[in-house]
Amino acid sequence: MPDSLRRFKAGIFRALAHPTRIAMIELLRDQGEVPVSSIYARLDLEQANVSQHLAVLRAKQLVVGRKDGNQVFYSLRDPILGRILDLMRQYFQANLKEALELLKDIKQERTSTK
Amino acid sequence: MPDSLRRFKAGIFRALAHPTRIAMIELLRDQGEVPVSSIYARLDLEQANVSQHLAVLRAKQLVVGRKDGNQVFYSLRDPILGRILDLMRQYFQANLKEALELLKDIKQERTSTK
DNA sequence: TGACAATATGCGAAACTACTAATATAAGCG
DNA sequence: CGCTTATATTAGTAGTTTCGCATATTGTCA
Repeated sequence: MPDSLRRFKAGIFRALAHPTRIAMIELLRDQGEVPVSSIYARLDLEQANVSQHLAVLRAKQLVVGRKDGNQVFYSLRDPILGRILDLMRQYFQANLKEALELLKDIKQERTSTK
Repeated sequence: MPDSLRRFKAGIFRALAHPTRIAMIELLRDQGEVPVSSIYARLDLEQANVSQHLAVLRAKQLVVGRKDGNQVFYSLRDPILGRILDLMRQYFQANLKEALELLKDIKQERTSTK
């Protein structure tokens, strides 16, 4: 496989590699099409921050925005993304024991660093 | 879904978010269990570099190393990873047109920046 | 048109990532 | 034991990502 293809894939993974963006994608997967205002209201984030994360997802074409009057409605461009996240959950469950260990570490980082 | 779980997923995606690590995972998926030396020989990389990338994958428990005498043999810890990469390829094909545009950008970055 | 609402963009600081080169550890062999 | 091979780790540096804040853009409505 050519390296450019691997870089394409890596680019997509990078776009997914942020908790906020995962939350956003899950939201879009579950809600269909939502305006930006719903995203930051529901996830309790700053508007600018959401806009920046949306820009990342847009750059990789993972989401599309449809302008309607004053607002922009976003949705997933391909349901396969939802499936990738599903596989991820499956992976988590299949490796529950180890995953829980990792989770513990993650929580500790969070509480000890901050 | 709790935020720590999203951070868990994001962490996995981050581990996948590098062309070299994708190449390594694909290699392990196709070859089964291989010693480190095969990895850097086949992918034409520095030994230290491969070792660092392996450390990233190990930290997320995506691969396991089995020590045998002098060498360490690595393999994928869960075949589901291969499936995630497969889905990724499917995604690429389903969105060929747009993906090719992105690929073009990626290649340009490569040649213009370097 | 001016004022307001929704979204996007630019900027600077802090945190994180990846690379190379050097060094450390550990096993095997004479 | 000392030497060699395989792998891991450390340190320094360059590049990238993320955030908050300020500002720009675009659309609506009076």
